[in-house]
Amino acid sequence: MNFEEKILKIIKDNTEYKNIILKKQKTGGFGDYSIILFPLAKSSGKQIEIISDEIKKALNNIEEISDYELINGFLNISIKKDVLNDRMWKKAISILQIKKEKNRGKVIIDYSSPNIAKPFSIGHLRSTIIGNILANIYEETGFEVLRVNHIGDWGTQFGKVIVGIQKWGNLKKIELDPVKELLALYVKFHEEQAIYPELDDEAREAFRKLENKEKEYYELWQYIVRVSIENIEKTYKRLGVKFDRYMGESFYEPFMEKTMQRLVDAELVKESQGAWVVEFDEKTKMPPCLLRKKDKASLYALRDVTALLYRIEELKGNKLLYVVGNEQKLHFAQVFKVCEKLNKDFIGIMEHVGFGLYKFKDSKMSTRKGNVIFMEDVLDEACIKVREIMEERDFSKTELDDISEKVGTGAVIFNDISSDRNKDVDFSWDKVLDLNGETAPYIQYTAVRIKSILKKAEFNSDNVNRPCMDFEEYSDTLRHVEDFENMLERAREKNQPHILAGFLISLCGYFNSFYNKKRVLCEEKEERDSHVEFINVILKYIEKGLDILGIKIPEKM
RNA sequence: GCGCUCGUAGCUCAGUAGGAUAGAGCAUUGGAUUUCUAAUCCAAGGGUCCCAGGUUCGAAUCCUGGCGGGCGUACCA
Repeated sequence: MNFEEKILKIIKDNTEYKNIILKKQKTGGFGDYSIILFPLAKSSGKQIEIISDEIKKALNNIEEISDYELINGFLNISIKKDVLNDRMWKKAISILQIKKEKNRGKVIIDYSSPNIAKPFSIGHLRSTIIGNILANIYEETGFEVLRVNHIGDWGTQFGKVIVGIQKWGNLKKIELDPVKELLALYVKFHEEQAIYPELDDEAREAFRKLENKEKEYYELWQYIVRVSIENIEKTYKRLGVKFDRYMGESFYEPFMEKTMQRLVDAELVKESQGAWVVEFDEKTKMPPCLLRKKDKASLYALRDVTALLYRIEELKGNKLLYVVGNEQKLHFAQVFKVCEKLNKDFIGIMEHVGFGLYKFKDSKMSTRKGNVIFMEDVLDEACIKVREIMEERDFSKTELDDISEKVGTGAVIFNDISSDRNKDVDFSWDKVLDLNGETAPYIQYTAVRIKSILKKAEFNSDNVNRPCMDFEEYSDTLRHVEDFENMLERAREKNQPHILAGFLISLCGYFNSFYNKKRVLCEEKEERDSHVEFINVILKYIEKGLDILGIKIPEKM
């Protein structure tokens, strides 16, 4: 039984008040806990002062309590400093040491999911980053996680790409930069098609041959997919993004017919205006879900239903997350509803984790018609700008490489997840590359600073220990850090990485205040050892947090 | 039209289950370095929490109705 439960139980057993609201205080000034007395006054009809006295009397023999204070209808309770510190340190250190068991079920997270025949653009950045961080958070909070990349590797557009390669392509060029080269061929195809409409038939024919697995076509397709993935993975690596499996649309293709049959057998499918659809109750206010076009070609809803069933039935996912933009909210609501109609047990398993769009204000990166912003270019641009700033300082070439890469990518990642994912993000270079304030560089700088002090102190930072002394200056940090598990659990429940981002910013703020107030490596040995252990604990939390965010710490800054 | 979503300081955003004086960063102004990295810290100014009702002892937070922005709304994904 922890302290909160103990207080609640004693009050319950010894007074008439059964529904107590006990709040843990986050910052100092109003005690460590407070009980809100208004509701008790209301239900009992007694005066607040009297209730307060009754509660105090009941709690009289809890020796950990050092003080009571009745202000504005709140009974604030203070705990003895040493008891509080013991508890907070114990918690703070155990969080760093205990390895969580993965026994909370299997989560399958679908994120990034680029279309190979289309550019890997900035539009995929949010899904990639948010999905990866959520996967890390689920792992950290005790879930088994399967990270899947549902790549767009099938469909008529591949017929166009193949025709493009056959007519104008150069495999060497494609291998060097598949993303841009394939796009160029795709664009070229459309330009030529405007002049020679018969190209369309050629593309259709090419895709038909691909479907029939004709050797030449199938091998070319395999090649395109392979080099594209290899290229995209370079970007993933820079962002600290990982996947367990690439399962694209082509993977699910063989199962589509079976899915359709199941839906028909369950009497869910209707023919409407020539198309095959699933209709919903009037009260859902959802338009029907289209599965097949009138020409019988499948639509992406059918592909997503197929993939969903596979993830639950074959991959045994207990929870499925789809990290896809908010503009597809309706689509997923429909797909989920179709699956729920098929099997009621599926209700509540699937969740669409949406996010807002990027909005561009800078003219440089603005999306003019047909002007694609590649993900790779965004990262490069960020790294170049960081390098420009760093070049004024005294760093070696290798240090510059290290700093600009880590700070540049860190800045892009942090810009993406520093606020509520549902909101649109203003993408402005001024903001992304601001090195001050609530930014990734601020966090990285703080970590580097701590490391530098630890190095100077010749401190072996592999282990964490409780400092031998307690200082008042530690308490805000401790209180904050003690909440790490709660914070992460909240971030997981809401699928909100910005909760972790905010946690790290505050943590760094506490350290930097401390740094400016007290000298870490002071004369007095015991105090010095204490401070060193203290900042080492902070560093461990920053490292843990940045690791989840996929942000790396440079050697120097 | 209907559905979803957002609206908090000049700008960008936090605000945990409805609780005390609504908080940060940027920008502005002033201050801190013979000292562990000033990419830091301390301080000041700056608010009809879009508007109007309602529920409540108590509302930025919940409900209803407006207003404004974004997205979606049958054969693209």
